[in-house]
Amino acid sequence: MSCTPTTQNEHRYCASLAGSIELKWQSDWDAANINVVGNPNDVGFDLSKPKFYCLDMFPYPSGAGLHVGHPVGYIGSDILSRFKRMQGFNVLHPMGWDAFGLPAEQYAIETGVHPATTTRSAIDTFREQLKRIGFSYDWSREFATIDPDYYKWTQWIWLKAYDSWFDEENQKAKPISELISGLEQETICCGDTPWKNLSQTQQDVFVDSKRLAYLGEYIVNWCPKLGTVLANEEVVDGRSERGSHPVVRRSMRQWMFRITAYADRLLYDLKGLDWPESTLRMQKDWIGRSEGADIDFSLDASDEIIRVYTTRPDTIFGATFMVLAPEHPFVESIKTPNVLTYVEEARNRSDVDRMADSKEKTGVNTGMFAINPANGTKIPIWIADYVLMGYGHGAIMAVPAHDDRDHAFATAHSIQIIEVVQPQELCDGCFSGEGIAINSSSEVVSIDGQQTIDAKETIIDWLKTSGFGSGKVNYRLRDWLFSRQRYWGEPFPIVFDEAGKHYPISEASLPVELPTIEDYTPPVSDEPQPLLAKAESWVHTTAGEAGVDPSILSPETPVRREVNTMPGWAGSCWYELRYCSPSCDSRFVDRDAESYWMGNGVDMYIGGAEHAVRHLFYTRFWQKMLFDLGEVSSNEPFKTLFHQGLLTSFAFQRSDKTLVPTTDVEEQDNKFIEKNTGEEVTQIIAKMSKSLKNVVNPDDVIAEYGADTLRLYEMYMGPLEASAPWNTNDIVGAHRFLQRVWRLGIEEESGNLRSCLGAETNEDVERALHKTIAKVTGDIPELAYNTAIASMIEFVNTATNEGCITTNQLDQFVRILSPFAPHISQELYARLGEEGFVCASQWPVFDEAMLTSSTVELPVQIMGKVRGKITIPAEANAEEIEQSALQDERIKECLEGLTVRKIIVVPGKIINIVAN
RNA sequence: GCCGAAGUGGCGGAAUUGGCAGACGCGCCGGAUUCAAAAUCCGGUUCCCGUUUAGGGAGUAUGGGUUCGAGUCCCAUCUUCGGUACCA
Repeated sequence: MSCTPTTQNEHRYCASLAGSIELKWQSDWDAANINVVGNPNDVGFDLSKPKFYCLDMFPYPSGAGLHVGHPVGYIGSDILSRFKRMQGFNVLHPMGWDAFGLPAEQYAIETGVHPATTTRSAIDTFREQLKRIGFSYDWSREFATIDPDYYKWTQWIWLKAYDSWFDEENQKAKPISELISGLEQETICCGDTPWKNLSQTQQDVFVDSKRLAYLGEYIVNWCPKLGTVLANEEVVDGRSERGSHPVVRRSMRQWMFRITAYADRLLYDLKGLDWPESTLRMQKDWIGRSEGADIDFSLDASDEIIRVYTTRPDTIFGATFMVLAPEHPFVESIKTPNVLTYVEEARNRSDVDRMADSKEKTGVNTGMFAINPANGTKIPIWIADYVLMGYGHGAIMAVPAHDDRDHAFATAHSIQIIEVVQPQELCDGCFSGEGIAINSSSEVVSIDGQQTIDAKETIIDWLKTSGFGSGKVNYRLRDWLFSRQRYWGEPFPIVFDEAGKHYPISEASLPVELPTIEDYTPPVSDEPQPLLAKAESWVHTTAGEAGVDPSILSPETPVRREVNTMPGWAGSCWYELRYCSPSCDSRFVDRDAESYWMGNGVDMYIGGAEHAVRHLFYTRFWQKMLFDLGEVSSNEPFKTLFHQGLLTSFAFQRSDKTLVPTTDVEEQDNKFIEKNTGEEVTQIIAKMSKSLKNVVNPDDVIAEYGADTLRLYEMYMGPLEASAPWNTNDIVGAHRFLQRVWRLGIEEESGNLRSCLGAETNEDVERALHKTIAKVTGDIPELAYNTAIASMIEFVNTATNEGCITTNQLDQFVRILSPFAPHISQELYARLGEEGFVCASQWPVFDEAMLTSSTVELPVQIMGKVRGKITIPAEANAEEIEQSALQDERIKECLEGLTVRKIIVVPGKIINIVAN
């Protein structure tokens, strides 16, 4: 419970006092622009200071407003930012809004209210709530991804990608113009026909096929209910991640990003990043690099060749059949009824079904045979949907003895199994590990007796010399599907002529703004119908009207605008750059500002682990693209990354699993009872969400305790990276601590400074202060805020018990407290007579000598159990310590009748006597 | 299935390179203050045995191991939470 001041303690630190202190200083800070940091070319900007770019993952402002889980990471980054400022850094600490997205559009569908209206009002709510917590953001840099000034440059970057290709040889993106001149000068080859012999159309097709942002015909995840395609990662168990609607696979022409070109660099550059190990692992897995071989199998009845990819070329002698994906091009040529039926079925099977019976391996025998190049054996060719067209070549050599899936398939369809790898140790079931090759020799190649690693090499060498194949590196990563059939996203700056050829909008005509439409209902249809197509007068225009460069297309030409929009990820792929110079209108980011702040990437990036793969991966990709094109100075956007833990909350279920609002539950005798019914309910720990009825609003907490208490409590719950359940009862501990801090300086009766502040320095308090400064100074850069706070509590307890603290001691203490609880610290700082702002003051230094004392107490163990303690001078040597321990009365007693065998002395730590 | 993280009092959690397990907070118990309550302050609080004290024993998911000494290192097992899913 929060306190209410009475006449005796009118000036106690209670919610009302906290509130008035907080609002006063927030407005003073704003008025003084205390958190506005300039840029290198600004007057008065001190370039001699080191820079620190501390960034939060910006939020999607939902209509429900903030809950107490949102600020966890923001408080963490705010403490670090304040600390760095006090240590003399120029700190860039901005905030903005990731504001395009489905919820606002869904709301528009239901109510007809324009998404911009709901989004803007949600942003206002979020901003107000954040400001009330007292964050030190430089709000002058705020922007939202829906601002035309911002998405203009999102479109511009996309056009950059459209106008670039990836030079494999140099592993680097370059402008399309360099590709064309290379082709013209024949330094770059475009296939069998020379460039100059190609028709204009053929040349265009070739160039288009090289663009980093390209139009591709792909099998995509189409969600009829949402009326849009989804990226693979937006599909969970064959259903849409959002809303859980069925997803079907179909072929569509969509804008893609050639992210696979960067697979190697995205993988290799992970090495230099200071990121959580688990996130690095996930990024690696996402790329899924594997080494193996491409092997060409000829067919016994035709001249066709089928290429497969395998990571185990050493098992080629065990390949007893071949499997093609139903979508494999060769399958089209097979017209037998059972194949046609199976392929048709496979196509219609939704991903939901495929997932559901993934254990059962279906397939059909084509009746055709391929020839195993290693031993000339004829092996049957099957078609099965467990082989995916999107990976490798959509065809595999099946080795049932050493691959679980092939084994399951062979068992189900009675296909021969031949063991060709002997395990080092006995094992049961299908063995897919490494071992020694057996049954693997023929006239052309033999690997019997070789270890797997050598056998692979032998086979690859043989493949190369015999022309049957070669070593190959493959990736799990696919190109990034970048089109969505949504309204509330960035429009693509591109138009099509009547023949379907695409033309970019010129930079001068950006942004391509979203048109307003009457009705946001997506056409529910099996045929994809982007919502923007409804804005007919916008869609059908002329090249001149749309802003196509007249030198590539004459202005009167009728054109059709792209009606897809970019996915929600787009705006967050480069926002860290825009913060450097958010109002720059000549460029997406000012060059000097970018190279100063982003020179070696963001110094601390804090956000949830739920973005460990996608957002971070996409942003890294955009950064590398821009880096290659000379637009930015850093190859990686985020040097250091930190994931704050999930704030969970208790929720309560009735026996029928229905949920009870947290507020309707009370605890009685260690049981949880629903107040209205008296029924017992079970407590579960879950994410805070509206549906679980366990949301806690920070506004309520602030009203009851103040923002400083909220900040302190959230940081004190446990390590920042760990999940912990919100427990309203615990907040009072943080509040009491601040009350004691207040009482160190202020008389509760009068509100005056305490008279004892002028007293002499108490040595114990002074030592405790230095120890605390040392601890907090060390903990903040580690983001170990919970232990930093614990040490400050200890200090305040010490000072309170000693009864006295000096002005100077309190002044230093409020400085180290200020990153955590900026308002109360500021108030005390001012009352102590300091001018200006505590957040602009210097971070205190501690005296190393004050951390050690002249005597130490050492525990004495006998056989590993503590039996006594001795107090000795800190500088005592091992010999003296040993003697002192043996002479201790209590130790003597314990050693009676025992023979001392050995004494271990660890100076400053412990003494262990081995005796029996 | 695979990959990753984590299991410490009634609860959230502390514990440098192996060196006094349980810092700090919540809760609980007792006391002060109060007409009373709230708030605040002071003291106690891992469990078991010891009526009190002195003291003793057990104890960091489980079972083993290394070591003078293990929450920490090694092996095996269990549980929970994330991520991923036919990637050949």
